[in-house]
Amino acid sequence: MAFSKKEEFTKEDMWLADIAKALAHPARIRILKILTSMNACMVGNIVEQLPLSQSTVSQHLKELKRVGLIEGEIDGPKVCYCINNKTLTKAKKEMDKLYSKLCNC
Amino acid sequence: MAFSKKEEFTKEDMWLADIAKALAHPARIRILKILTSMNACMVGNIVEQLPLSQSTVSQHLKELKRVGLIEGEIDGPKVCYCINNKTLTKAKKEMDKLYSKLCNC
DNA sequence: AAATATCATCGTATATTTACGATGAACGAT
DNA sequence: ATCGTTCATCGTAAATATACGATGATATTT
Repeated sequence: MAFSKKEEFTKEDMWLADIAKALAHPARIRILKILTSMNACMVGNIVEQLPLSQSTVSQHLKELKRVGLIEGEIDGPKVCYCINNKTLTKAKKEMDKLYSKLCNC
Repeated sequence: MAFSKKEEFTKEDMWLADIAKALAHPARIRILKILTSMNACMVGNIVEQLPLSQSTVSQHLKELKRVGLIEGEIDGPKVCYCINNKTLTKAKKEMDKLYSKLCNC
């Protein structure tokens, strides 16, 4: 039943909530930072830097990919992930818009 | 078992993830917007504007209060909620910092 | 072709989230 | 004191999220 009423909100609010959901785990924030600092990164490289198993990291990558914050490119047997700047820029813009709406500062 | 590895991340990442979690539902984004537009608001007033039951809205308010994004003040039998600008400002600042770290723009 | 390396997906267990109706607590009004 | 109003909390059900090991798929290497 969870989230069954989602359709009754605006697309804008749902999109923002969805981006927020993707950011709602420290591992995923960490992954984004890692991808930025390394520019692009193999999965194994990311796994090394997190206290999580390979399969769990893979799930987190999937969630980030779902909302378009990252992209994966197959490179032989490896997969190279990188930040999707287009989505990230949009997220930044929409979050800014939200905060400027909410904030008296 | 969910989230059991959380301690192994930085406080900064955990705080950001927690704020993101509070924003990870369209109803809660809507609530923040309502509270801003009305400056402050009784619960019943918020419930009227959402396609959710009173008890569900109460839970969403609780989640927003948990991370300090809103505050409730008892006013007779009613409760008056308002935005906590201090937390909101901090959230905006930290989110900005994150995005400027991540974004090539 | 067989073995290895890399990563996604499956299966599973547990915790959390979302939602609602029902109940309870606190207050004001009668 | 009793009643209605307001809101939080409890109990419950279903969906999602988190985590892991095991397995599967794909590509490279031998």
